[in-house]
Amino acid sequence: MTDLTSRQKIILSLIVHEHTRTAQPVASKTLIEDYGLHISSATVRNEMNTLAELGFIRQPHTSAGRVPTEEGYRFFVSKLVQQTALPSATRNTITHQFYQSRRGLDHWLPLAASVLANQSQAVSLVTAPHSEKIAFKHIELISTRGSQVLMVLVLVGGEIRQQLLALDEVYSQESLSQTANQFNLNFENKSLRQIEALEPSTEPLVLQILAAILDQMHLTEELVTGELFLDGLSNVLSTPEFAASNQERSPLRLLEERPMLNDLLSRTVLTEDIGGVQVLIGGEGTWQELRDCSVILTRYGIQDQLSGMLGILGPMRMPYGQAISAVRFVGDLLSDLVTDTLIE
Amino acid sequence: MTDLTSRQKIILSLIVHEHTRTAQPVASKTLIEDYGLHISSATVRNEMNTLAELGFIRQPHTSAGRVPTEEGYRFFVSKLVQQTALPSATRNTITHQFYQSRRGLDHWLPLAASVLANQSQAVSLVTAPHSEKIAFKHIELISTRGSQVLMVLVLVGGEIRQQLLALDEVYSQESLSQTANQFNLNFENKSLRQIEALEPSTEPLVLQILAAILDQMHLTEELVTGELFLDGLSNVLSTPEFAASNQERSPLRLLEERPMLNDLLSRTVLTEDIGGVQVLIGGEGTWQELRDCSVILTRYGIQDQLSGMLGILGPMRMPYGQAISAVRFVGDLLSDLVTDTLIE
DNA sequence: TTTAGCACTCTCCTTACGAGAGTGCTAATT
DNA sequence: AATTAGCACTCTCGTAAGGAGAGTGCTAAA
Repeated sequence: MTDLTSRQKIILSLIVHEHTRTAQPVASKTLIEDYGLHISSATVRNEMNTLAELGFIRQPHTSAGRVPTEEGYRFFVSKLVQQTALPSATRNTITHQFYQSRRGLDHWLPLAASVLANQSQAVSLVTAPHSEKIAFKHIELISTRGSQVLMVLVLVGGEIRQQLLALDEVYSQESLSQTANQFNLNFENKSLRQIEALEPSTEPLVLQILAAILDQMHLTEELVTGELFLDGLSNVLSTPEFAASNQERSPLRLLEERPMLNDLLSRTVLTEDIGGVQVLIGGEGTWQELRDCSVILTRYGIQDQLSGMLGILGPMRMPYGQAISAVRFVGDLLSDLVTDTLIE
Repeated sequence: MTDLTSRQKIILSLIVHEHTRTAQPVASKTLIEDYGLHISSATVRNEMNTLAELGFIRQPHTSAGRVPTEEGYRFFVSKLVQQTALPSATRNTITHQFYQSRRGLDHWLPLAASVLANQSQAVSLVTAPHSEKIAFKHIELISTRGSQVLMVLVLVGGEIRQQLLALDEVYSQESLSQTANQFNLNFENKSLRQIEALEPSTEPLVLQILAAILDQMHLTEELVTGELFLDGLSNVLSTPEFAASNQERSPLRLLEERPMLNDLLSRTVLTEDIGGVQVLIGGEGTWQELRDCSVILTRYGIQDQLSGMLGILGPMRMPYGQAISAVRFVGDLLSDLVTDTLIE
């Protein structure tokens, strides 16, 4: 069905390339002149007709040049795109930025977003890594004012949750520390289910802390992703794909409304293994907001343990080769960093 | 110099109001018809001439209606704007949203951004509270893998910093806890300067931890603001003030590039006391990116101890009354919450 | 199968023109 | 002195018409 001759593939690739560059319909003459094809424009037009019948390109109007269709981009991405690896100088610069200051995720995640945005000239998104299984690692109780206590909960994988508790009475820092230590001894590496199954203590302080721990662990479990980092918004402001559509249907709403974003991520990249890059073109009939956009996503982290997600969102007319390479590169980089600094 | 008659003030207010509503030049006839002025259009035009001479309004072209100038908005905001308090039902709903789940800042700050964006139909920004003086509150050392240790540092005010340390050798969790306790006993409430002045220990573990603590405290001290939360970006995508300008000059760049934002905040709201609302109209000659925009900012928190900042960024043509009220209201709300949950 | 040649179509730019909105000015009125 | 009715004037905006140019589709020849 989709058996294109190699010449047809070349022509489709060139149309995609040229249209990405100029945002204009591509004429047959442009192809042979600018890309040095040794065939005539009439031949190109004949091939274009075939491609149009297959649904890969279309004419905005009679006697206009050709524009790739959604299907055309899909075919291009799945069969024709050449991953134009980032120049090694660029790769070195980026790697260096990540490794020069081993400050940790709070530094790396915004940096990853910034790098992706710059490389792709689109909007980038990066989520903090999130554990597959929620398990207790460490707790700390810090007396603050009166009966108010700051609880800092560290989970296996390194997620940190904090909560301010208003306890029923004033406890000394000493007894708080003692209680925390009990929890640390008994709960280390225990999963949420295991903790829930334990015989509850009768001591009021322990009970209150336990409730808070379970509460936080439940909250964390329900999270689809960790914290979200965006960058490159100003890259797409002027593109018609983002601005023109009415506010209700803006692709950016997908990034601002967490339920929408969670839905998108759950149904795409979260079903994939780590390392695979997924390309979503034109909303795939499911997301109206993405009608004129494409999303490139990947998962990073450690399979079955800890993973976050990153990618870019841009107009459908996008340099896919570069963009896919950039996403893959930054994803691998973050996977390495997460592996090095895993808290287990 | 700027002594307007009360009728001139009314006319200016009406022009601002009508232009905010329609985004069109305002005709003299529109004013008397839609707002029921009991004077003739010719009189209104005479007054308009006076206002134009004072530089408060201008004509896009001869024989067109009038549009407020930057100066006009400035006068309007400083002398004429009426704070249209949020309807009490809205206030209750919002307050309820904040108080119903006392989850803490990680919940309140995005909520504040969301509320501001909805109320103003502009972009909102909220920064996490940041201490005026950096002081040690509590430290925790958690053994993870091999010689890797997770340090969790809590500062007075409640800021939490984490860092993964690669120590020179493997220490047991016991000795780590012991060391942490030493720090907690000796350093509580000590400022960065006080800690730096202390006689250094000779024990290698203590030295390494101390270096990390000082490092994190220095990093925190250099921070102008805490973490940044944005919302409402899709509100402004379609407005010409944001989209039309070229990418380099987009007002959104000010929000994406931290140095720019820090500069803006340092030179405006950070010089003010908590509670005051500052309105920046048209970049005030300093920020080219804001040529067609206005920014409304306030500081929240506890004077001289802990403060963050919040506000909105929208087109210059903006319902100032509502926007200022919303910013003030949410600011006060966050101030109360921060006061209630202060870690001291 | 490829290609030269050419008529045809559609966009886009320019010009022209009229309707309509809104003003500025003058002279009359309060 | 302040206000207003009246009216000519100016500028925008929408529509229509015409022409240039880009690009195609098709046919017939190579």
